[in-house]
Amino acid sequence: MAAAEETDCENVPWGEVTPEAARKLLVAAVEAFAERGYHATTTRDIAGRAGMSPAALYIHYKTKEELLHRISRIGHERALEVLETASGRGGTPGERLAEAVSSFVRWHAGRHDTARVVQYELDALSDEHRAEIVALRRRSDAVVRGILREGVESGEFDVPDVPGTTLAVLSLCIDVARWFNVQGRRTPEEVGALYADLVLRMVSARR
Amino acid sequence: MAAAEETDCENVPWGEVTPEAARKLLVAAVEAFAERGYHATTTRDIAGRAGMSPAALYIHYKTKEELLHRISRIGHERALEVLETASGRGGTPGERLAEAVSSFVRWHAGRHDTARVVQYELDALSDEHRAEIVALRRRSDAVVRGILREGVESGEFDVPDVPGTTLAVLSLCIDVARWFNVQGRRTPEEVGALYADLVLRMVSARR
DNA sequence: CCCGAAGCTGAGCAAGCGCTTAGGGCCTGT
DNA sequence: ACAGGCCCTAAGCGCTTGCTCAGCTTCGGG
Repeated sequence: MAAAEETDCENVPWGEVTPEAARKLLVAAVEAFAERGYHATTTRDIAGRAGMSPAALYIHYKTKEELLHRISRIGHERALEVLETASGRGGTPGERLAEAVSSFVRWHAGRHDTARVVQYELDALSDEHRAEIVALRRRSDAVVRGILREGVESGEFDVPDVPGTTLAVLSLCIDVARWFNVQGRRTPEEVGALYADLVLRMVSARR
Repeated sequence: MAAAEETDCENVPWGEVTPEAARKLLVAAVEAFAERGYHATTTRDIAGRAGMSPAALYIHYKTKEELLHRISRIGHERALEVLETASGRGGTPGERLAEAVSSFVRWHAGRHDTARVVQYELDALSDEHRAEIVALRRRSDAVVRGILREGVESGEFDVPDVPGTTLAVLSLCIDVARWFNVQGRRTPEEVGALYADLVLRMVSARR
């Protein structure tokens, strides 16, 4: 009984944001930022989508920029978590890379509204907030670079330029958030599988 | 003598924009839009960068959105021109794909300020203007898809999903505009060569 | 039964926005 | 010499923006 009233922090999107009014505002902001962009979205629009008055926003968030920062930080943490979990599941470097790419892409496609805000609105953050986010992004980079390096050492991969290829792989995955459309023909799972195959071809040593 | 006073439309960036004041304003707008984004840029900022008063903008452009449209249209035309020229140079599908990718990437890296505006500010256009631009983008898509199809037919490529791979190749190239940095270690030429190699690996049939 | 904290709203402020207008130099054709 | 068009500026209009604040309601603890 009591458990049913609690928010399921693990499975519900943005479950970690409380109280409920703060979460409703944040979800509304993600929607609006993804649709129009941060600078084109007004605080009145966000409050309106959440069914509240403009003033309500400032009870839960100090500024509009703090809202973006909360979204960006939680989003980056989730994306990084997805990537690290996938890369830690064991197997050959090839298997780990395929798992990492397909799940990272699934996240960017399935949660493309969040991903769009997270990946394309970094410039709107304050200097300190942006620095914090950039640190998280470096960890994503390290995960992919690590897998590539291991594959090269074992001879399974042939990658002349590991940092450059890391950049390309992450860039490919991230840009899914830009073009992915729910009305489109592909499901997040299909795009994930396609991209995992393409990336494996990019790095595999010729037989 | 007379020729020296004319603007070199072929070789100078934005040479086709006249008179000079209109070009100066447009160049300033590209700078500002690339740096801060369309919505975060004010008409006063654009005019200031061009060394003119805010009102001067409205002698040459009806609205701020028309300025973005001019930039977007010319930019897309130039990018498409680069892609079509490269793909038309002849050779095997592999050679044409390598040429297309490396020159398209060189454009996105070398002119990354323009490319950033062109690729990431589409949402700010009016419906009619956006429709015009989308038509140009479909032609880019057709160029890459055509090369892939030819390579598959000749047996040089092994591409199970031609539309999906076309999307991935273009996405990879376009996203260069987001991350490329002049202060970074790589030149546009280096990134172009790296990406051409990666894309060839993605589509080539195993020997 | 009352008290204070917490959550929310209606009204509105100061600042900045896109854009307009009146007016003045300057170049060109007659 | 001078009329007429072209560029440009100073000033500012009407509106929207992010954000604030006084006051109302709700609710758990003593």
